[in-house]
Order: sequence, then structure tokens, then C-alpha cells
Amino acid sequence: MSQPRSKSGEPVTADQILETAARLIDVDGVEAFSMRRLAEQLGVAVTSIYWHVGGRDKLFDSLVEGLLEQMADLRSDGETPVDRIASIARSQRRLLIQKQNLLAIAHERDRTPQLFLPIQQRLAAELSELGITGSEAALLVRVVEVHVISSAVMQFSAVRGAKHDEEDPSLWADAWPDQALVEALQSPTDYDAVFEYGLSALLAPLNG
Amino acid sequence: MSQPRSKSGEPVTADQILETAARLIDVDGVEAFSMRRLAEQLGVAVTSIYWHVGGRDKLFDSLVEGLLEQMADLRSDGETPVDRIASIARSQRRLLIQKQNLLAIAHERDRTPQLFLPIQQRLAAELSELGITGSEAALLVRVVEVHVISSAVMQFSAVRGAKHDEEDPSLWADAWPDQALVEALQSPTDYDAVFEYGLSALLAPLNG
DNA sequence: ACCTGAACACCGTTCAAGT
DNA sequence: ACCTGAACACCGTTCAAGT
Repeated sequence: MSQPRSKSGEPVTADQILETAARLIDVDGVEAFSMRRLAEQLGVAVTSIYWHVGGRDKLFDSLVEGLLEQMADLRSDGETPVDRIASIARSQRRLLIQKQNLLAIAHERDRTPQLFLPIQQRLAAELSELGITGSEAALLVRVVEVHVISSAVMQFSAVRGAKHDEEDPSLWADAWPDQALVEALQSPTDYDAVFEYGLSALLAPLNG
Repeated sequence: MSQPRSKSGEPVTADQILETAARLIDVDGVEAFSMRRLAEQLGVAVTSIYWHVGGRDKLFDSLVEGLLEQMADLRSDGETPVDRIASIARSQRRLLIQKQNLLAIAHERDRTPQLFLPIQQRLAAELSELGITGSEAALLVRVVEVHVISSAVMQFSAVRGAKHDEEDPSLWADAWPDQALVEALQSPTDYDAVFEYGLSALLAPLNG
């Protein structure tokens, strides 16, 4: 139960600081995070964090770095190259949604393009099996990556902002003929369905 | 040249405050914005901003509201429903990229789903001309909107983060067979191309 | 090598007081 | 109705000082 604190006398390590920061962010969100709260949680003076991991920027960079490493380990399966591409895309998306707050930090710091990197090579390998190479393959790699990452970025902000998401019914004339549509738009967006629709549309040309 | 300031003796209006805030954010970015700087720019004490427009949250909400209104006025053209859908999507995207900083604020405050609203109805009208209605139409509306908005959100962070975007060549074995691909991935992502590829892939089923 | 407190230059916000 | 200064509770960061 009890967390490691330097009150025990033991010096704090950089890893402990990063772990605690990650947990804090995961539990309370990014906006509640501050160096001073982290220090308090660690039972340490703020300034010793600076000694071990540097300032706020360096700390966040290190956390994003950890996310990048996790993406390198993603599993994928499937019979065909297209299946395997879809499989990688899905597991990358799952990881990003699971690490929502880290993704938000990466995005906030304009590091989202770096999230492409750990998976580029594997996508490229699958594409080359389909005979797709060169700049065409590069475009497709980007198309898939943008779809995965941006959909995760959007979903996050949508879920958090669900309170404001109430459909203003006055926008739709009561006489709007397609009431089934109005009703469907009233309920919250199903981002999984949107993602899957997009993914198969993007990969459809590869099956021809 | 000279900006309106309350030093002149005239009271400041809420509109003046919002305009100045928008300009400040547009020029220096969101991260450089603060209530105190805004007050300074207006030649007014910080606290009078609170009297006119409320705090930081209210102010940002009002700015986002302005963006929503602009989206209601977007023009579109084209011969077929599919062409018009694509046209609306492109002009919405253009507006969002032009108002990058406002988009970032909207995203940060989890208001991105609200950006769907001003255009939903027009997309729905085009879809119904194609005989697409009900929950199927609702899904397609969301698919298009997510594509437009998320691609703008991504492009923004990518452009700003271009400094970190350097491809790490060590990731690619020098012997990687497809050197044209490696080279293509080394150059920065062409987000317009990625957007257009995605858009036509998403709309392709509608032409069948 | 590791930790500390004091200090600096910033924030957003509230509130009582002015005219 | 409009504006103000003072004050509060926060920030991130630097630095000289301790052990």
C-alpha cells in the first residue's frame, strides 16, 4: 500500500519519480499535475526532482519516451498482409486509448508525429509483401498512422467532453423528415465504429 | 495602427476584449496568453476583464463559440451530393487550419465534438439525396466529421513539432531494400495528401 | 552525490473599495 | 455601470547552501 518515499532516508531514483508521475497523471489527469504535488507525493522537496530528472519539460519527454517504447512491442496477427496491418492498427489504438493521458501530453507537446515511428517499419514490410513500395507505400503508412492516432486523440477529448455533447434539438426542425437520423445523432458518437469504418475504407483499395 | 485602449477614457466593451484576445492568441500562440498580458495589451486592469467577460474559461468558451458561428457560414459547391460533401469537408478543414490556435483551444477544452454540429445537417441533407438515411447516415456524418477535424488537429501539432520530426535513420537498417520508401518517409508528412486520400476512400462506397 | 529552503517571476481569481 | 489595487493560493525554476 505505502509508496516509496525518501522520508525513509533512501535516495529517490529517477525511475521512482517517473513512475510516480505517471501514476499521478493517470489517476488525477494532466491538469491536476504539478511539480510541487509530485514532490509532495514523493515526500521530497520540489527541487530534488530537478536534480534527478530535470524540469517539467524533461519529465514529460521521458514519459512520452516510455510510451514510444511500449509501441515497439505491439503484437499483431492475421493471415494476409492487410489483416496484419489492420491488426497492428487496432492494437496501437488500444494502447493509445489505454494511455490516454500520456497521449494527451504527447499531443500537447507536438510529439504526435513521433508516435508514427515505432510502427512504420512493420507497416512498410506488410505493404511490400503486397508489392506496394516507394512513395506510394510511404503515403499509405502515413494514412494508416494518422487514422489510428488522430482517432485516439479525438476519442479522448470526446469522452471527457461528453457533458457538453448534448445535441441542441433546436438546430433540427421538428419536421426534419428522417427522425431515425436525428435520434441516432442524439446519442453519443460510437468512436469504435467510426474507427473501423475508416480503417476498412482506407485498406479497401489494397484488396483489389 | 493603434489598438483601442481604455486609457482613452472610454469603457472597454466585451467585444473589444474578445477581439484583442483572439489577435493575441493568433500572433503569439495559446501558451503565451495570460489574463494579465491581455489586460496589459488593453491598457486596463486585469480585474475589469472579469467584469466584462468573466474568467479565462468563459473567455475561451466565447472564442470557441465564434469559431462555431463561422463554420455555419461555410460555402460548398459541386454537381453531385458526393462532390458537395467533399467540398464542405475541404472548406471546413481550411477554416480549421486557418484558425489553428482556436482549434487547439477547442480541443484542449474537449469541445471538438461540438465542432461537428454546425455542418451535420448539411451533410445529412446530401446523404438523404443519395438515399442514405437513419443510423447509417448518422455514422457517415460522424466518419466525415472526425476525418476533417482530427486531420486538422493532427496537422497543427505536426507542423509545430516539425523540429522534433527528424527521422532517426538508425531505425532503418541501411540494407533496407526499398530506399525510395525510406527517402519518402524522411521528408515531412504531406497532410493535404493524407487528408485527400482518406476523404476519397471514405466517400468511395457512396459512388457505387 | 543528493537534498534543502529561500527567492524570483510569473499565474488565475476574489473582493472590498472607489467613481 | 465600470474600474481599481491588494491579497490569496497557486505555479515552474534557479541557486546557494547544506550534508
